[in-house]
Amino acid sequence: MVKHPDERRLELLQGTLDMLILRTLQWGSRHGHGIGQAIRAQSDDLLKVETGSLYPALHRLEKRGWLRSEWGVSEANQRAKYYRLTAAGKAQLSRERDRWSQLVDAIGRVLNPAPASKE
Amino acid sequence: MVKHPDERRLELLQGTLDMLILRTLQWGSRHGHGIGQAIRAQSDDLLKVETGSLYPALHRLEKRGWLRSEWGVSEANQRAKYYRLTAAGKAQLSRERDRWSQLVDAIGRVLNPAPASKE
DNA sequence: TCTAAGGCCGTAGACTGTCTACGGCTATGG
DNA sequence: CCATAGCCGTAGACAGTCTACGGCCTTAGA
Repeated sequence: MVKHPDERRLELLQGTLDMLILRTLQWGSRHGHGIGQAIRAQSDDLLKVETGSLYPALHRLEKRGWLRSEWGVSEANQRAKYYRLTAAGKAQLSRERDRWSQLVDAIGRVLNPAPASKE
Repeated sequence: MVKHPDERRLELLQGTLDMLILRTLQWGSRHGHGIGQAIRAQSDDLLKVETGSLYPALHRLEKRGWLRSEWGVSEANQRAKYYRLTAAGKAQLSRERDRWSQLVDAIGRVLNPAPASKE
């Protein structure tokens, strides 16, 4: 089950993080730390990605060929690993978006079934 | 990551099944098998609940006090365990619905950020 | 010059909830 | 009598998240 450690912060649903990372990189290349912050910022602070989820996710995405990485230097003059989307990553993102909207739709039908009668 | 074993059937996202079960029981008392079928039917066959997910979920929901069960006899004249929502279960359902819509909203903001500039 | 704070990467291990793959019992229909 | 279907259940694999560490480097300030 999902817990609410903070009452305000949402835990991620298993499988959604990859999609969020991929999506974030569509804005442009970013280093890991920055990806986490971008997700948090874009979601108005609702989604918080822990480093113990983020880095393993980045590694598996790269291993699967959705991402490619490169060491560089951050704006803060720190060593940082920059990630960018590969073509396969873009395709994957679109599959995941599809699946996500189907899922939201399907669950929506159970939560709020088609009208007809007004329960 | 989430796999697509069938290309058409969606696997559940961890944590959503409990909400679906709770919601289904709002329609009225049902036995386990029937709950699975109801979810599948309500989602137009998109969501399929495996028995290895369903029964453990039912057990933990009951253990947490969201559900109460009672043995009975099904329409097919079979021994069946009927579940119904407790008051605590209703409250829990409403929390989970809340969380779900917040999550969908938060993820939506990342997927389709507020306008202003045109991407 | 040293220290504290913050930026950045990373891993280990616990945990949770899903799935696949079994097994079992009872009623009904051919 | 046997096959099928309805119904309940468990064991074990698996995947992805979390908490809780640890480490290195840079910059700012005492």
